[in-house]
Amino acid sequence: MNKATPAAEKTTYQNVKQSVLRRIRDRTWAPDTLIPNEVDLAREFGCSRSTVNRAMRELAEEGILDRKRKTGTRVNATPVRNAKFVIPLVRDEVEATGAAYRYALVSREVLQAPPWLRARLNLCEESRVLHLNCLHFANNAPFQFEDRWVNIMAVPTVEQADFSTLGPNEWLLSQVPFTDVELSFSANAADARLADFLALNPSEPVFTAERTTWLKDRPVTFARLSFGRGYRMTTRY
Amino acid sequence: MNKATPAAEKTTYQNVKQSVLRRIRDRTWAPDTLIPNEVDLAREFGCSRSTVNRAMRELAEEGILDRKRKTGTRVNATPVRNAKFVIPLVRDEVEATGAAYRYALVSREVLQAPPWLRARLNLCEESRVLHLNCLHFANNAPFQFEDRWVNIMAVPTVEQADFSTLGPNEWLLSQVPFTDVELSFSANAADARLADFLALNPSEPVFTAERTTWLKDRPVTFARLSFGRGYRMTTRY
DNA sequence: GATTCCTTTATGTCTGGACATAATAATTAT
DNA sequence: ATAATTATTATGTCCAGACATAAAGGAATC
Repeated sequence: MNKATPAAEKTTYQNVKQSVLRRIRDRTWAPDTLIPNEVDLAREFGCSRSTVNRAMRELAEEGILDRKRKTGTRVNATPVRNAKFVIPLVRDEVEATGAAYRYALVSREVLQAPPWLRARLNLCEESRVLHLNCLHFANNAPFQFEDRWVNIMAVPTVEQADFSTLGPNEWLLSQVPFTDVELSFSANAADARLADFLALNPSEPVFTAERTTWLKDRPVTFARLSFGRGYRMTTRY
Repeated sequence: MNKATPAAEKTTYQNVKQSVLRRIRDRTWAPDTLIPNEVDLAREFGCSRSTVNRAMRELAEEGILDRKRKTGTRVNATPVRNAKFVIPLVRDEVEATGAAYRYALVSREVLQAPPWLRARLNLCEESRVLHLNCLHFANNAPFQFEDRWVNIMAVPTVEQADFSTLGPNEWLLSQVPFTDVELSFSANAADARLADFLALNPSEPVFTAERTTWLKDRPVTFARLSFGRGYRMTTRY
């Protein structure tokens, strides 16, 4: 059944967002301009203040607007657009390309935390850690080399875990809660060992991601992930 | 004046978020578990459904929860935590380290879009583009080399712009609206020219960011940003 | 057995009103 | 003049209730 009178459609917060974005784009509201307050906008758009508020709040979260109490809302001159990177599991990343995923454990050892790791994770001298080296394949070609360190004190059960078939990343994600993550990307030259594992020429550039994870001030794990040739980390927003 | 009876504090949506997170961490609600519905939670926490809704909505946005109508809300087993990268202006990035920022224009030319760019931006054959090469310094050491292409059809005023003192990034941000961005990171070997500009050894690894910008299906600009030795892109969440 | 239709349920959103809070402006006391 | 106090204002949050909507399950029909 079709509506005879389509009229009286309600204004949604998404409508408001669109309208506001349009006005910013067409410079009705230029950068650094103070825009009308929520009450006025609500009247103009024919909706409640809560609806306007949600629209504006989200635009502020996205970095488009800058809001302050009493002062009002202004168009951000330098939209420090925050790029959202979805960091998937290696398995998902590989399978998303249609390739077959395979995992292999290269080495596994329990040892005293080396000094550089102690410094990085703020561990005490006698801390014991589990050190794993793993390889992740896409269609049998090396895709990612994982150099993983787990703080045994924070995750006692890790000593009993079997990492021969399930990667440490997947195991940790399902077993260990965490509150804080530091992630950093860089470009590095492959050393001999890494070149070997990833089938690269020595000193070829490697895209590296390093991730450190805490559970409330308590370091859980550090991982250095080195990606094979031609890897790109991409996002759209 | 101090309150004699502190009692009857209201439950805020932030309180709810904290409580829910705690329960997920201590495995009261294990991964993949279905958690109570909003009405029940509102009753339990002593607040309205809207308050619970906001808390849950935000946790879902953060990738912690997975919500579906009728089905309910469940704890995400593989928290595909989305890392938010704040991509700052080069100037801000340099000045944040306490270093002095300096900008230099290396070259500027108007030309027909080369084939690789036409393919990338989906431009027609006779499209004209402005091609800029710029260098950004931190304390007089090269920090970033910018290889910038601007679609003149989308930004006619760019031909008159003077890029000798202000970088194209800052100019574009303040002058040209955009709706979509594609950003990608990779590791590459420096070619001779790039090594020259960034004071690197030939074929040394370079961290590269490529950004393409559109205004509603209309390509605006493409930039390849190459960073100097030791650059790291870091985020915490 | 398969398809269509209806019911149920949990989330998604809007309303209009209320009070809280940060930040500025105006006023008063020092 | 300067400092302390008091409005004023726009955003931030909460509430109770209402209707919309997606999705699942069951019932009636083909």
